[in-house]
Amino acid sequence: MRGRSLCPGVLCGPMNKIEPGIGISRRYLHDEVADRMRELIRSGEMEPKARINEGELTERFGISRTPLREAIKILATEGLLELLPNRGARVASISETELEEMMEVIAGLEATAGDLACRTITDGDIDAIETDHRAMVVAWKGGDEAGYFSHNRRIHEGIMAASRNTILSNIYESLSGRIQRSRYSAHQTPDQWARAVSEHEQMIELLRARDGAALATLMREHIRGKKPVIAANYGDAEGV
Amino acid sequence: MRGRSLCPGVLCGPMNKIEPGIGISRRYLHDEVADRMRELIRSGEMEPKARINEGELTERFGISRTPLREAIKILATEGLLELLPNRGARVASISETELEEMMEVIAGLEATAGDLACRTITDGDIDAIETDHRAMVVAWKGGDEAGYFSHNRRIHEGIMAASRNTILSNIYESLSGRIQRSRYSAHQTPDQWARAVSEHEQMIELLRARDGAALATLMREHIRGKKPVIAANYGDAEGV
DNA sequence: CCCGGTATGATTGTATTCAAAATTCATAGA
DNA sequence: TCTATGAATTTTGAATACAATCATACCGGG
Repeated sequence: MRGRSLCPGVLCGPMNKIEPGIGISRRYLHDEVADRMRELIRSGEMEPKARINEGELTERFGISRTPLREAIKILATEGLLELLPNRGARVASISETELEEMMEVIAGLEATAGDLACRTITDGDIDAIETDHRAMVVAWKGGDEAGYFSHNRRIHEGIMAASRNTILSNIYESLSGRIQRSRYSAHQTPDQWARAVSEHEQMIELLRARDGAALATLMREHIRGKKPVIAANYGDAEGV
Repeated sequence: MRGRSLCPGVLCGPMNKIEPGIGISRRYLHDEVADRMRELIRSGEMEPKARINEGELTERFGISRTPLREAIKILATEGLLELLPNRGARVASISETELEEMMEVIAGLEATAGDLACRTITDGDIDAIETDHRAMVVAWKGGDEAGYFSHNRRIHEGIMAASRNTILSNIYESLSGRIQRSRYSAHQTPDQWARAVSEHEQMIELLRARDGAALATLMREHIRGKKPVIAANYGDAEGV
């Protein structure tokens, strides 16, 4: 599911209009536009600091300025765009300190997820996480970086999902969406990796023990440990 | 006065920072409208489930539909409004389970704040918190409920501020803004109160010890302990 | 009397228009 | 040649116009 607004209640709705070929899409135009713009930003097609040209985008999307501008306001509220009075908007850039702040918040959200997950997670869920962990180790040893990131991500998302807290998940998704490019493409040194693997194993143990408080503390430290890695990568990837 | 738009959604980029020199605050109309609508919602003038009538509000604010609709999209992204396809919007109502989820997230955010605060908080800051704590106890003993809530709130906000993490603070502000009416008007039983006071004192101790991990755990439990109180009050205050 | 169908008005979603601010480009002056 | 000034063009912020959808009232039938 894509990054959507965090409001639990807002949904994009019951779609009831039948369109000729396919499905029933009763989405808002501005929502569709917001999704496409998020994708453009995430993919890097629209780079940080890049100005938004309304005329260009309306032509590209084949819509008028009204829904586009509504989408811009939404993305600005989400933090993906910055509004420049009388000069439109631009893709938000993240400063070093903002990135660090975001990492701490993400660490806190994951800690919360771990704590909550211990309440309702099933042994089967934990097994699935452990399976991903093993696959992650295999991928790393085999030099399969894409596989490594994929499994690592699944582990964290699995714990987040196990928290069974949609508000938490939405905030997490939105926040991590802003740094995803950095987060899942960072290179780790062997000892950073060894530490991460060890922490993952402790996480699984604490999940099995259903020790929420300890897991929360561990997860905070775990994410915190990744901070320097991501920060270093960020400098390379995004520049300033 | 809460003149800022908070982006709760997640994130908050400074939406509308006006830095250049003088205080020429040339705000967006939609921002101004969003602020006024937030106030209407918070004050209860617009109650949960109440439909938004664009015509009525455009007349009330003396603006056209365009900026109003942009403001509506913003508030929907923040979770304060729900969008109803082809039927406009209404003030969001919070279900019991949503309230519980939000309390857990808030607990996590406050735990994170406590953890971070231990890094940079000064003895003077801690003294200020302790002063508020004592004043809170006095207010409670004197039956001054408003004073009690005011000081309690200042304690929590003081720790949040001491985290020196604006992203964390913005998310916290936005989320707690959605339940404020419930949170700071709840009645506690004597033993609930005794526990809260005791926890506050432990919090101050842990702050002085700069023990972030322990403080995080305690704060999570502290907020969690307030959950039933707030939940009970919510049922009374908001109905369903 | 109650129920379902239809028509009318109201409200929303989107497009277009208007005016002000900003950017661009060329030119004049040092 | 370089800088600074200013008009023309572009782009934005807001208002208005148009079309589709929804809600309600009315009417006829059972």
